[in-house]
Amino acid sequence: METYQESAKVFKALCDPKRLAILKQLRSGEKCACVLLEPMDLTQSGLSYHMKILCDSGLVEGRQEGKWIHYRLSEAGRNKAVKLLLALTTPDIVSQNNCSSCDK
Amino acid sequence: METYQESAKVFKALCDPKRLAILKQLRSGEKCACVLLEPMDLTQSGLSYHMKILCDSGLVEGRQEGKWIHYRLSEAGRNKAVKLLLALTTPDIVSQNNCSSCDK
DNA sequence: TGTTCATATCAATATTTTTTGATTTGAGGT
DNA sequence: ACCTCAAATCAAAAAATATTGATATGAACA
Repeated sequence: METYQESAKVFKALCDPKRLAILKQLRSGEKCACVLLEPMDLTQSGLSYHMKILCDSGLVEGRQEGKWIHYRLSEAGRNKAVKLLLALTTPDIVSQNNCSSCDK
Repeated sequence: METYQESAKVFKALCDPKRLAILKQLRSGEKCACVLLEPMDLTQSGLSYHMKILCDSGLVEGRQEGKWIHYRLSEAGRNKAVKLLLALTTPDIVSQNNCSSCDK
């Protein structure tokens, strides 16, 4: 099983407003970094910082073509994230064990 | 539509290792705060801080009974989080618009 | 009312994350 | 080899988040 630090990585990607704005741009199709940068209130190095976090999370994939890098949403990353979210937040029916004060 | 700050709230709850450890405890059933505290490397006020974040995210619900508060996973919160995750990371087929340099 | 116990809140500090500007790397083109 | 441009990396500063200890709140009960 992955460590909590490892699990947290995917969700960390999703808890910054600027990264959510980047994801929104990618929902409409593949975009290269310079295009993603335009509408954002970010410097080039700031965008690079956020793209690294998004790619490390698996939610976004980058594809190099010459000097440009094209980013797009990853279906595999999305599916993995949903599975992880469910794994972390769904009761485990085989290990039910309310604390004594919770059993009225 | 919710703001990015609002959306980020759910995922912020999931990107701290201590909060993931708390969720793990809740997967096995309802627990009161003092029981949740025991195995954690946290002070009472630290636990209270994290429980507030988890409850505000909607993933956890608290139920007061006398002086105790019993916490449990929220099915509604989980469903909402999954929907939000999909909404943020699924391509929007009606607005496809690759950047010109992405169309080879 | 006064006491106890569980939890919340507050203010200060510590830690982590993000931003910035400068520099570096690396792919093309001349 | 040199130049240009896109992107990554680095170190320092700024901003946000987490932790701590002290104090406050609020429920139960004598």
